[in-house]
Amino acid sequence: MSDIIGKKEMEKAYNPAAAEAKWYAFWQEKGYFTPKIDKSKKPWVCIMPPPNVTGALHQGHAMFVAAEDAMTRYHRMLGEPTLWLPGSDHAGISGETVVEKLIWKESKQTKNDLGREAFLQRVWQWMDEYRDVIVQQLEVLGASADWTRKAFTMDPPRQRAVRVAFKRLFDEGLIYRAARIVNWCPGSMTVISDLEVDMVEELGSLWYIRYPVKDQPGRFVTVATTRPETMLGDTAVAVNPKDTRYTDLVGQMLTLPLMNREIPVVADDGVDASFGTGAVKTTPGHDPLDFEIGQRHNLPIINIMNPNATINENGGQYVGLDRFEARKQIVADLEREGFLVKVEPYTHNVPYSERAGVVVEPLVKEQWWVKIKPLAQPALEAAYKGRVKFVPDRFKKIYTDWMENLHDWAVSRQLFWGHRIPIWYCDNCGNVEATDEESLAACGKCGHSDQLRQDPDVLDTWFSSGMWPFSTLGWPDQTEDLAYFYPGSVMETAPDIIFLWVARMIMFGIHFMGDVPFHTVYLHGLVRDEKGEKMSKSKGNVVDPLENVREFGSDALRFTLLTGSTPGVDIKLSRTRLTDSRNFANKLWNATRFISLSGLEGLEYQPATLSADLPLADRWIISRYSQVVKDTSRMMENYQLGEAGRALYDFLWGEFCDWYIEVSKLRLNSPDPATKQASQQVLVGVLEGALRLLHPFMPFVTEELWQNLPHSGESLIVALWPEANDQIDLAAVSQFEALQEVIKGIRNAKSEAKVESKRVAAIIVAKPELKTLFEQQAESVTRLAGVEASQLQIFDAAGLPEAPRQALSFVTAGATVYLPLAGMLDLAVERSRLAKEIEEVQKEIEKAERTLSNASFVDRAPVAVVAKERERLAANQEKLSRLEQRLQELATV
RNA sequence: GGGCAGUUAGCUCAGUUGGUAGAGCGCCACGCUUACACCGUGGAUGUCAGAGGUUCGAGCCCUCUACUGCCCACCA
Repeated sequence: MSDIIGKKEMEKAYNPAAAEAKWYAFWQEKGYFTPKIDKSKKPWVCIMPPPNVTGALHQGHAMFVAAEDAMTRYHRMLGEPTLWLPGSDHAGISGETVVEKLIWKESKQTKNDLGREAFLQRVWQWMDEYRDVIVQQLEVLGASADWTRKAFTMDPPRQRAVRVAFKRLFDEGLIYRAARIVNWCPGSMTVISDLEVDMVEELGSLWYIRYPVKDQPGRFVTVATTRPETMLGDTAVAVNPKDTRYTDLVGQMLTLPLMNREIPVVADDGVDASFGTGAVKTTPGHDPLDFEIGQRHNLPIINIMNPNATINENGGQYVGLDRFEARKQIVADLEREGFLVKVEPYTHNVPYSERAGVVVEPLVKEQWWVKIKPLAQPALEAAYKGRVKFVPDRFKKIYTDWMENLHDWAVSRQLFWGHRIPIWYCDNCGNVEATDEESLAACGKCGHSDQLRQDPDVLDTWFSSGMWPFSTLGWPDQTEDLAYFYPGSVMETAPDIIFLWVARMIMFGIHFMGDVPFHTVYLHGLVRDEKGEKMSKSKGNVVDPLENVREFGSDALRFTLLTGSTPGVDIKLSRTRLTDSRNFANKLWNATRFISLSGLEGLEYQPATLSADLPLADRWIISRYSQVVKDTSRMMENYQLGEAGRALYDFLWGEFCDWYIEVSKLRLNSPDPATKQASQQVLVGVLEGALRLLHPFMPFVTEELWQNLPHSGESLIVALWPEANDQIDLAAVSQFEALQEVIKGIRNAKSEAKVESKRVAAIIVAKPELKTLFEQQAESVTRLAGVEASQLQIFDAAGLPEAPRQALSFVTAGATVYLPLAGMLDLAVERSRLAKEIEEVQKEIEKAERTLSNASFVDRAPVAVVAKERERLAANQEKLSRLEQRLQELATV
């Protein structure tokens, strides 16, 4: 690959598309994404959050690729065996729904028409077709994941792992069956977890209904409700025991309107006397609070709804009606019969199913539950003791707060698609047992095999996801992968699945593996549109990452996402920022192009090395480079990816291109081949190193450019991350800064005074210790500041024959500079400009004097800070005297 | 009802051990200096949301307030 050096001329602008495809294929072919297991080294491991098979690639995926791939590439370059393990998720409910819709479209059949077996066959067919689509799209983004280890949450090894885990929990008594109130989604016809319920604030109504007191004609208890249809299942009315309004009614019976059932008045602390009428109609079968009250008072539970949310046979005359239809009907009937007292508009939270978008119905169902306390306790401790850290740190509290108040986990789902619950019932002897085999051969109790049936439900999709950090490595088998790569290092994901996923991985990891699955949880922010709104299909503001890649390049998208925010903070993705990043890639391209155009044939690669005999600019850029190595290394270790990216941007563009390349043009043009080559050596050395630093952020363009430069090794992806070696020459840095100050000053003066001629004359009166410096750097000054070489004079203060009067002038820390401009100068303007500058410097001096005259500052501030303040004062005083002197020179004209 | 973030130049955002405020875009003015107009040079713009406090010193720490956003929560 490196034979292109010097042979093929680089295009004028960078073309990402061609380079990206080329290098990704190259990396793949070389197998760089697959780590070599080396037991003498500690591996670095990141298990990729598996995208849903049913999803389309969105910016969240681009975000996680940007972050995870950057970390992966960084660690790979540190020489660690680095595993980034990809896969996909079968996506429980949404997987089932997608195929249901498809079948309906194809043949107007429901999944029940087809039956479980046929339906699952169809799902598998679909999954096989689409399973890897999303994952393959991650390649376009440059994901250097180990595709040889790719897993699927429903593939046979994972199915077996789930059965083993379930059986273990069951045998340990951590899984049990119970009838409780659960969230029923009438759209998907399954139970869903609290986390899958969205509370949506809606304007509804509060209906006040009166229930006649039995045997006391004309007396009523009025209740208030937002869901009048649930009254069909009322089995009591509850009041607060301290509520004197109802004291005499507690224990009495009421007649339930429309149903003509008798129900008791019970006293319960859970009732808030100040709300509504203080009396609550109690429907244990359809409301969580009522369920609790029912438990306490032994109230019967009446289920009035079918799974599709129509009223069932317990709903009397309303049987068959949809719940909202029934609501209307019931309200009308209550009104007609005189039971409706009043209706108030009422804003309240209505639970919606996140998946199906319909109103969730709380109802009592028998489900399988995971006893959570024994799992949560160690998982909490892991966070408290820092065995799992969160980036940013504040998410630790969000995690622990939730874990402390965790309820048992309902894991069964009434779906076909998913891990079938490995529980078998023996109808011969009534035995219930779990198995880790695909099916149970014979009842473990009575030995019969002819009356066994498996539980019809499947597991919550997060059950298998929770096992992902070790199921992907071969668990329950003691594989080499599992032994070597578990526990992993970093879990990188979005904050919205801390509870659904991260918490479960930590619990399962500790329980099944005896150790946390990762030591760090890195949370990225949500990607929003330019206005800061959440991207969603319905809003039509979704920006396809692949579209961005086509337009700006994968590197640009990734760099934008990483440098655009800090961890845990949402990022607005704007076209201007994408453009900036693309321009940055192009800038690097052209810097490299410039260097190659100078002719690199025969130049041997050698890393940038500081040495005292190098020219000032070289010592400066190498020092700056070393500082950047140090800074970015520290930032990468601290997960400050954005900061590191920005530091590299500033260095490469603002220092390397803007200054170093410009200065180096002098030596590149030298007739002396040795001079030219020495210059190339440093140009290449620094750029090559900086490309290594940038590689995790912009993998493609850096590889492309690196290959175009002399280098050592086969590919940048496996090159070593530069070592922080402290090659920093502080004197060179400050000298170069003095030079920059003079050059900027001349440019500024010319621009301000609107000097027409490109080349001007200049007289630099340097501080004695800097005179030689400026003499040596005369060419840099003439070239970068636009000074006529023959008209540049350099003196020290003593050597200056006479200060030119007809001249612009300015003062830097190291020199006073005159730009003689006979006849072109308005001395009055120049004087007032100087006066203004003097005023500013005086202000600085006053401020410093004030600070330094403060005894407690001198006493208490660190020595270095005080010294710095003193230096500043002295420098400004010295500057002031030179400014005043100049003003005086002009005054005598 | 609790909790957590954000509020810094016209716009988008940086600013981790508290030490005289930064970048890009945009804007204005120059500019084909043989890498780059996806460019170069120069310039303007900020009581760092408001009010207190701690400190020699606060964008950064503490308290309160305002606005914006997010998360959690069984008031029918």
